[in-house]
Amino acid sequence: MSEAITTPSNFIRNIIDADLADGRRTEVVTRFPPEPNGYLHIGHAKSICLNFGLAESYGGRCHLRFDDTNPAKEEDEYVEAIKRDVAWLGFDWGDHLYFASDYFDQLYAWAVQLIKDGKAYVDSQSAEQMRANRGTLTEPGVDSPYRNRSVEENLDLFERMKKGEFPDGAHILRAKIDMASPNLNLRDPAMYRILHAEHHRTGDTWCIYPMYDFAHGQEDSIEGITHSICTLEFEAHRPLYDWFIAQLGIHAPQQIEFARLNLSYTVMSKRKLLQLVEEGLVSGWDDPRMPTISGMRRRGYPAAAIRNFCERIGVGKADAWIDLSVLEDCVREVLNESALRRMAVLKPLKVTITNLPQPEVACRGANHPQQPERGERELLLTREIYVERDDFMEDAPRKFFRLAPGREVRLRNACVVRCDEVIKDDAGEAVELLCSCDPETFGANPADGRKIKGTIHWVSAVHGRQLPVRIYDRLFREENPDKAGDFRDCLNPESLLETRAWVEPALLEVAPGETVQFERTGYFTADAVDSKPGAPVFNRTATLRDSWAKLKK
RNA sequence: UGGGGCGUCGCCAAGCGGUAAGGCACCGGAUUUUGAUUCCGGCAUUCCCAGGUUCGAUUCCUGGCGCCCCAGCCA
Repeated sequence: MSEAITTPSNFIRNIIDADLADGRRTEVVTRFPPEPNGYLHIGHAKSICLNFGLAESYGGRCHLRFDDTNPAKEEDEYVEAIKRDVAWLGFDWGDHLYFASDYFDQLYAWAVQLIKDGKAYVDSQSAEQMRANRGTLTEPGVDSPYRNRSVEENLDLFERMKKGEFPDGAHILRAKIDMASPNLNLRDPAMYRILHAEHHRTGDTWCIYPMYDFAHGQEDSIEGITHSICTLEFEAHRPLYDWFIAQLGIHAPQQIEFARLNLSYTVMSKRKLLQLVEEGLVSGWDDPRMPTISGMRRRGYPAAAIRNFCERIGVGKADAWIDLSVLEDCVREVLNESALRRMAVLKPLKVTITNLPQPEVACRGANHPQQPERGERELLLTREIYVERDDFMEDAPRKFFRLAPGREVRLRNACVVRCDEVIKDDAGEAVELLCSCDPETFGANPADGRKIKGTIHWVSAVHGRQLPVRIYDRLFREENPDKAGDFRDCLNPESLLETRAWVEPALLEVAPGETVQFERTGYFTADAVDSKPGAPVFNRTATLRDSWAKLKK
């Protein structure tokens, strides 16, 4: 029997199943509606996977729509970056690429319609007055003195707002609902504001722009969205969206809210990410430490890992804090299957094999031990090699299965060596190890049956090369950087360590964007920006699990 | 002291009146020329609390408690 691939159940699927079952809906049309004011992050990935995933599994479609109603913050660079990221994640919006700005004429016509119906009016209070008259959480608001302007006057004023006769802030179009509503969003919310700003798509053809609240629901309606999925903070806005849709008498999408993703040891607000970029605290939106899609891509996280992650964490309405280890596990799961195995030494310690029978001994190393069909490459063992400093200890505990005076260890893909002598510098620091090898152990276990517990990696000092490597760690040292006052205070000073590693020759040919496993160390990806042909620069994507590190504690 | 949500293992999460899935983390143990991978095994008599309905409640009702969101001419 074949194993059924089951998509985890969640409350949104339950709602859709019910809608489909009772005929309330006959198809599923969703959308991912980013504002092009920044780069996408892992939280957006959750929404993208949800929306596109739902459309896919119900045989519907998912639109990519840019919510570009605020020209002051939006740019084409972001539009392009967002498209790139969604496509890279593996989703296809087909012909369904839309912009809120495509609907500006329609939105304007609807605003005029509401004015004519006596459902909207032009207010001329200042922003401060409006705020003062809005009331508080416990007290009702006060009607604006302009609330009962005639339809004619409202129409005239709104048209002149559009024509550019007034400066920013002079007037504003408001919905006439209820200044005493316990839901503040219903206290005559703003619909259109005057903004003499250049829009990234419509240029200067408009100087009034719809508010998100007056645009979003109608955009969904125009596109025939059936299930409008958004995050929890819009729950209290739903009655307003429903009100506009009802007044206008147009198709009503169903809004469903879910809890946004929170990841430990990172921040997720676009404002804070922008700040990190603008203040130069990271190298850019695609800095490999950023929780952005582009940062993770550059770091080497496979798209499949991010998709798995989004599936694994589920969808609910309870505030969720996901542990970073869940993401890392998803990354390792994919990379363990796909990455070729190579050897590289991060912190070198010289070893001389005093009795190597020939100047160089040809060895073979599997490209992937669990996938023999991927072949093997040749490795030349020479008299002088480098091993990892951490693989040697002067006074080693019993359980240390590596090099120590008098102890034996296996050189990965080669032979068994014993540490005979430690050469130290003036400071007493080991600078070189003199070892003797057992020539009978190339591709074989010791003939006398003695067990060699440890295997360490190495790089030939004559055939190896040095390459730049960037060791990345979590960007913040607090689980929740938002809770600690200024989030910048808990940046991890060791989130990036630039170093050089000794690598085996095959590593010179790793293509930009390709990920390999440095055996016993971690997964490393050739940086897509800084690598040159034949000279990759490696980013550490993820470490391997390390039960020895745990044991040490 | 307004309104809207949420509360199942350390972190997520299924469950929809019939006697607590799964993942991550964690702890054992096996295999291993990566202390990796893989593989076995352990990990909530209990579902925020207190009452109630019921033969039976995490699921229904009532009342508490706790947490989150809303007073932008941001989205």
